[in-house]
Amino acid sequence: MADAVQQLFPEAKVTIGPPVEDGFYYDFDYPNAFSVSDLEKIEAKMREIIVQGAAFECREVTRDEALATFAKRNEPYKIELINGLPEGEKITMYRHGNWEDLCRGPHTVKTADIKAFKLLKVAGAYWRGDSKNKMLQRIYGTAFASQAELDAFLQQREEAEKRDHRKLGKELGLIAFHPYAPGAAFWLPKGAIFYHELSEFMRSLLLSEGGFVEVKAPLLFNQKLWETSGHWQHYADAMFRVVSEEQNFGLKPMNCPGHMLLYSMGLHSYRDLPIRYCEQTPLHRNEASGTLAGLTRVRQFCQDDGHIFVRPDQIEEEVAAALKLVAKIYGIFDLKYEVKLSTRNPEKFIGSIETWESAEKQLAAALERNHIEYRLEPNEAAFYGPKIDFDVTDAIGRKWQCATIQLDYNLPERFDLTYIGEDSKKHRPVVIHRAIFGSFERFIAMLIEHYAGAFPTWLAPIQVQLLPISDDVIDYSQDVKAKLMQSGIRVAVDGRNEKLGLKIREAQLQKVPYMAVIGKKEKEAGGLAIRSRVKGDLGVMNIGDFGKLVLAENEQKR
RNA sequence: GCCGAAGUAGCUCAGGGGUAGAGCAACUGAUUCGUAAUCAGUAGGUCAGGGGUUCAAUUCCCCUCUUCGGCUCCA
Repeated sequence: MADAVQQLFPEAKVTIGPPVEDGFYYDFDYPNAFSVSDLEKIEAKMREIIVQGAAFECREVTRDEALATFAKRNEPYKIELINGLPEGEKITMYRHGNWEDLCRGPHTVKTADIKAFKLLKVAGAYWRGDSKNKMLQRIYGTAFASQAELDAFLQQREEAEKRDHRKLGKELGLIAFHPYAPGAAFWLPKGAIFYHELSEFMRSLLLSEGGFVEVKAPLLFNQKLWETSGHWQHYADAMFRVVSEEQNFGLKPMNCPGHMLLYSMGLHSYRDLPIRYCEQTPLHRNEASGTLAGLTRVRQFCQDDGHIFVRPDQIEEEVAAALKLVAKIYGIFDLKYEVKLSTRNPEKFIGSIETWESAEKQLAAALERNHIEYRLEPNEAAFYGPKIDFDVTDAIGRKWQCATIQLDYNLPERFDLTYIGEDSKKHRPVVIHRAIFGSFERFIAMLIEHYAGAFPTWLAPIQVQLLPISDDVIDYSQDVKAKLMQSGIRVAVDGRNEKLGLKIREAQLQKVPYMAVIGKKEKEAGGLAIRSRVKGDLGVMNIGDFGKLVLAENEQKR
């Protein structure tokens, strides 16, 4: 591709072009952005090159040879790359026809081996991934061993786009956005039901089995709190600030500092630990405008947040319990995830290196003892401590952090938190930050895409849609609705003067789990003709039996 | 925030320097119907907002806002 680009746009400077998960990209320094029609020209040129069928030849060169080659071609980025290679590293060049590139390889044997490819999109990307550097033009593409495989890939992408939570969220009447509130969702009546079900599910679980107590801290805090926690120094720009009577306040971007204050306001015995606070209140982060995306990256959100204050000897057990809870909850939704252990960023941390290393070791140990596969992510920790993150992949293949478990020795220090030990002296607790869903907003986005909008009964905004066939059974339908509602089922009547086929079609498109057709026969028999979203016509059932069936699914989270 | 693309009726989209169109939805009427779309009629728009060029701008240019795809960031 780079060969084709330079043939068509001789001014374009080559930089790097690695393979990625679904294909490849190449970054060019070129004064203008490439347009869609440029991509077509580049593709055409690439086909010409492929048809020529030149072999890819690899040769090893010395550092000086490599430098001289790219100096002659006036390719400063390649020279910078070569100079950045460690001493003694093998330098290889790949040639096809008259064009040669610095590359680690390997390549296919010859250009003609490339059977099917497509350039997908252009985007800006910073040189060496640093926003202080120049912005380059990146071209993304993909390639397959056959046209059929490429077609299948493109087809699959189209299918995936249909599950996009932004599209389904609108179609199913769950969420809306308005330009007056960028990055903050409106939860429409149906979306609010979904949200509330999840929220209640988590609350009751944490309060019953989880050993948590629920608290509600203020949303707005004096700047002094954020200075104490360290957030002001690290994230002042990303906080929404409010001035009142010459005092600076900040809307809370997270719950931990509030919970630290709450803990610090009382006296705690070693016998009381662990103390587990949970809270679901709104958080605000002033995310950069260009990063906002549907429900996955928002400015206002709410976490199923929790902070556990423990003695050092209780860390392992509490982390293990959190790991088990994540596995249990994600199992209920059948959601797949990847686990990462993020360790200290030498350029962004508070506290001593010793405590960091100890914290990192304890998290790794907890993962290993629970036989959880994970990937190490150096430098990715929060500034106050290392963390275990759980990434979920969205419909179009992007990964989003959802659950998180973070170990923190630093905030207890900064807030001078203590508990009274057996020796009646003051000791420092450790804090475990943890969220299972992460943010409700993002988790719901993942669920919408995971289920493609066809939610299990317990989450479906409307669980049963009653479909009266004619006006003379509407009264009976209302009676049925009242009965089902009384038993706690979310039920609606489609009383419009429309044909049954249309009502069924619309209920299906809205992905309502159960439809109940009501005509004269049902009215006389006192029953319902049940139709399942998935299985179709289930025949006539009596109201009580059907109600039990739905309630059982509610109970079993199905 | 940076690079790029986009914004036309509630929704999905067409159009294009001479004052805007379809389908669905809505409304009205007819139809009372048995497992994925009944028929007819009516109404609906500062063409995202602001400025400029022009006799004339929704169309061309500039700015702003929002959204989308990436990049950076993500407590």
